[in-house]
Amino acid sequence: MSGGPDTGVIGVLLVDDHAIVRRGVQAYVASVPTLRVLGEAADGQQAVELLHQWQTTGEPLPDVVLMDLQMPRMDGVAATAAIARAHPGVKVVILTSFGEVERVHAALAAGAAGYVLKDADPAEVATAITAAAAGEVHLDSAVARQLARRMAAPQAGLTSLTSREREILALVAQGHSNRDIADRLVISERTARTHVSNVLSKLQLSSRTQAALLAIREGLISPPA
Amino acid sequence: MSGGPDTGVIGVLLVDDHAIVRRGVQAYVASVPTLRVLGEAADGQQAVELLHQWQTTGEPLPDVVLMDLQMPRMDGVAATAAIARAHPGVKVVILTSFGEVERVHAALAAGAAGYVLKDADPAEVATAITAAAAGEVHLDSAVARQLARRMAAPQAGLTSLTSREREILALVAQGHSNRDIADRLVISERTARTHVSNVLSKLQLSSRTQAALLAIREGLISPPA
DNA sequence: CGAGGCGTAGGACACATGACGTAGCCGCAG
DNA sequence: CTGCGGCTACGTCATGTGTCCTACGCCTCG
Repeated sequence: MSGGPDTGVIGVLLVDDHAIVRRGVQAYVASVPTLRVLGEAADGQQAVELLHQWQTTGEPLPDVVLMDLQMPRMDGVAATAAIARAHPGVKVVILTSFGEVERVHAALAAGAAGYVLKDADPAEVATAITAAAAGEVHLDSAVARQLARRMAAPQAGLTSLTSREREILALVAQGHSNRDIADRLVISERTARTHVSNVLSKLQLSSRTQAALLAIREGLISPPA
Repeated sequence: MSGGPDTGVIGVLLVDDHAIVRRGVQAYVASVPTLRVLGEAADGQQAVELLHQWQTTGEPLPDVVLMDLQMPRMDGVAATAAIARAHPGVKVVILTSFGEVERVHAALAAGAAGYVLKDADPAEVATAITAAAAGEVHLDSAVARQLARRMAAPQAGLTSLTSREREILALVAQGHSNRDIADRLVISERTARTHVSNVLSKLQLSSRTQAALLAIREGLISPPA
């Protein structure tokens, strides 16, 4: 188990690449008597190393790690997964400006015990930390709503696409029009449109340009650089 | 002139949609004796209204506005432009996580007197604010370097675009619709369409998706990876 | 002062795109 | 054999996109 719980105070490790944000959270957390900041890290890698170091030197581990998602070197999801594996007793709460379902999903799958948006009321942060320390999972209400909506339409990801759809998406991601795609694949333009429409629907996107960006991000095609 | 300078203390208005970030900056700025936070706003619109209100009630205006770029209703660039026009004595310093050249360009063109990244040392913020109040322009070193590099190696086709058009293109390349772009830049959708159309024409492209790919290829925005 | 570029905006129009429903065909698993 | 998923295709409708043209206000440059 981690070192803090028996003291009655919840130990927290802050992880964010923005010094300003760390300072803000630090200032806020310090104002909550039941919370105590044990340290800071500027990215996931550093956080993992810091925990490892604390463990070997016998220092008390934090009860909760408050983690940003977007960071250099090792991002929040990867760090969460690493921490969950190496230190099962340490809970991870995500604090980010990112409300996208994809991220939420990935973070929770990696073992996150909470998800708070930066534009939420600061008190939310304390609530989420306390809940996590108590073994509960606290989600930002806006995030939870969005997540629920997504549950209804399960499986978003390139894996949910059929091979033909991935082929279509690859062409979309190269800037081709439906007409182009149809000619290239020797199908009718209507069919090409049906495929594109299905792709957008499965990926929960609203335009082919967004689909193109996602295809690049997911490595379906190599970036145009 | 704005109200503060003769007192020897620099008055600051914080503008950021993330309560956590406001708190952090507030805490930091408060720790610097030569700075004083006069108020906060959660978006550009609110900031502009607040300044107007202060002016009419005769309250001292801030010397410097510390402004985020990405905000709902009215973004940082639009707000900077509005403030520069309505209150020439008030300097605007951009504090954002966005290091993209386009944003920097747009912000400076709108009249920003400084540009600091959130992952910089907090002391940078104080430096930039002080510099701005003194009439200087302080750029984050990383940003300045990137800006210089971009200046040296002008982008092939992109140079034929006006700054506004590059701004439009950057948004297109993030998957935004014309409606989105219009809202974000506080212009009519017709105007957004005009810009997009001009961009496509100048770049000899036939769709926004192609424009997005070119923008990524040319480094106008960072690839979605 | 006049010319021209830029940002803004609207009208009119053509075409592309996307949503939704329907349906035939084919191959494979139950 | 039957059912189901995937690929094909069409119709319709709503909306998004892109083009062409005109126009106004603001600047800057000559």
